Amino acid sequence: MDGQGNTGRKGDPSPRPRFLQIADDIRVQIAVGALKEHNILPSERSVSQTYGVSRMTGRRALEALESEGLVYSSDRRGRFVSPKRLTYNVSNMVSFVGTAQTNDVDLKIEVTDTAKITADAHLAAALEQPVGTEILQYVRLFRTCAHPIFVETEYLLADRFPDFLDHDLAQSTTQILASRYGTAASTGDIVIRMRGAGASEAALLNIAASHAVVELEQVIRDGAGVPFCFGRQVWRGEMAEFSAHAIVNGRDDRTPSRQGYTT
Amino acid sequence: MDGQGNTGRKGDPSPRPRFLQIADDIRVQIAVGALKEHNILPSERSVSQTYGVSRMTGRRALEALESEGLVYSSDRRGRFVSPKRLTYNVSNMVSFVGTAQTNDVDLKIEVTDTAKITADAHLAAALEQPVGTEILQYVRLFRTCAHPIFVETEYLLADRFPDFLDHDLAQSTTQILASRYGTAASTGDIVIRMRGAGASEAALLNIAASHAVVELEQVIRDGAGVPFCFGRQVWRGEMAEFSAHAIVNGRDDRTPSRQGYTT
DNA sequence: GTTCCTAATTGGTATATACCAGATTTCAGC
DNA sequence: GCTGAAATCTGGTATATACCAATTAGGAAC
Repeated sequence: MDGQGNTGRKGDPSPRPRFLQIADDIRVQIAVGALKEHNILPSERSVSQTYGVSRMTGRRALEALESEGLVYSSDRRGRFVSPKRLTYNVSNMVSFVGTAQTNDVDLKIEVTDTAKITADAHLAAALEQPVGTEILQYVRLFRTCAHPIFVETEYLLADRFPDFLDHDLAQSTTQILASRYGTAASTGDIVIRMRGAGASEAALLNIAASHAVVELEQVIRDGAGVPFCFGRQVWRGEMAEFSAHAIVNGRDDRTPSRQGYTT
Repeated sequence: MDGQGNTGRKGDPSPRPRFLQIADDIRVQIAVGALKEHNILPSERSVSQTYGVSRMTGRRALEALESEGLVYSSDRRGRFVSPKRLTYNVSNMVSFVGTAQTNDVDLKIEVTDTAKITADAHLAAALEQPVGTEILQYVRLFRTCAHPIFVETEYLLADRFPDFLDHDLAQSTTQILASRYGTAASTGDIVIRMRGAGASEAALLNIAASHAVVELEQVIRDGAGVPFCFGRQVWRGEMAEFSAHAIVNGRDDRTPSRQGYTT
């Protein structure tokens, strides 16, 4: 048989593509509970036989579920049902580590890199320091049950936190900052956006290059309003959920932006 | 020539896949400014000829850029460079409409649906009303320069806002609520997550089904803390950027949330 | 039991082909 | 100049094939 487009009947007006039908079918199996978290899905070749389509079509169905985040893929091992999302409370600047642990989430932290660098233009602006300021950088990968959740890169003022990198960073750094240096977060400016994963991020998070991820950047300030930390978290999109509580009370606000309100 | 994997040299250790190289190349052209916002990209067939690969490989390159959000596709017209993101200030519950207009963003609103419904379990819980409560629902599509940005669905208490749907909804609804009903937003609980687009959302936003989108849900309360509106925005991921300002005033950790706040 | 090699399985990359349907362009006819 | 039909362009869907590399499962040798 040659490429027939919509196989069979010609009169069909605009039938839902076969690969989406198959994706729907598998989606139901997950919703119903026939397939549970971390369970392996049928392979591409298996799907193609089951539904009587070519491997490429079966694959497209599985890829659709993957890009939705319902399913994750482990290179050359198979595809699996994604676990439930974790919630990050943006307003509550309390350490994510602490929150996760009180909610009995199995959280593993791996320090993948540490370095002493100097601030480039972007970093300098965020930390309100001159370009060239010495900065301590560390990169950490967070997982649950061996499943990567997000990669975090944090930048601290080297002057203010001497020997910070000598501590064990596989724990709450908020804790270290408080107990060893007497510094606590007071306010933060946060930005959240969706974008494609870079090569190194993709490798750490175990996703395909250019797969969609969620980026959260924040500048953390102390009680005096002085920024001392810039952090960037890159989340597997399907694992992220960010909550916040906003108060519109007209008054209070310094800061740059102040447009009129009203909704 | 038959499927050769990495064409040519055999000794290559683990070369970057051809389709990613091509994507990189096009990405540079966009970064450099050779291709600008809303400019059309070379077609799949054109890319395949230019780089001497099959159409499917050329397509994969373009699809990679698409899933990154750098490029958007208009069915059977071609692929185009995505415009810059818009920023939504989560803390400032100020109307997105008002903010956009003061920043001279060309914002067009289309009301795609209005209805009077009764609250299901989820909606009832969010609005703290019994199941079956009468609710006014309206769906609006937001665009800039004919380019879809997000779809918003809002649910209002019907009792409290009689005849609300009779107003012109292609404008700031906060304005209507304030001027006609004397109700203003005071606080809000917000959740942001990434997920796959549903069929109807995909159609409105002009994206492929199961493409990644960003969902923002919020419960809006009045000065007395009573919720009167539940809203859900579904953004094209590449068009969204959410900012917030958080204050950690040490103490307080009460349930419904108390921390965070604005800008 | 443990180690080690081999088989089979699985997703990843790549090509070639075919047909469809919407969108755009071209150009003849008016 | 305008209209409308035809040709062309574009992405969308679908199949078939081939080979690669990592992973895993099986079984032989120790």
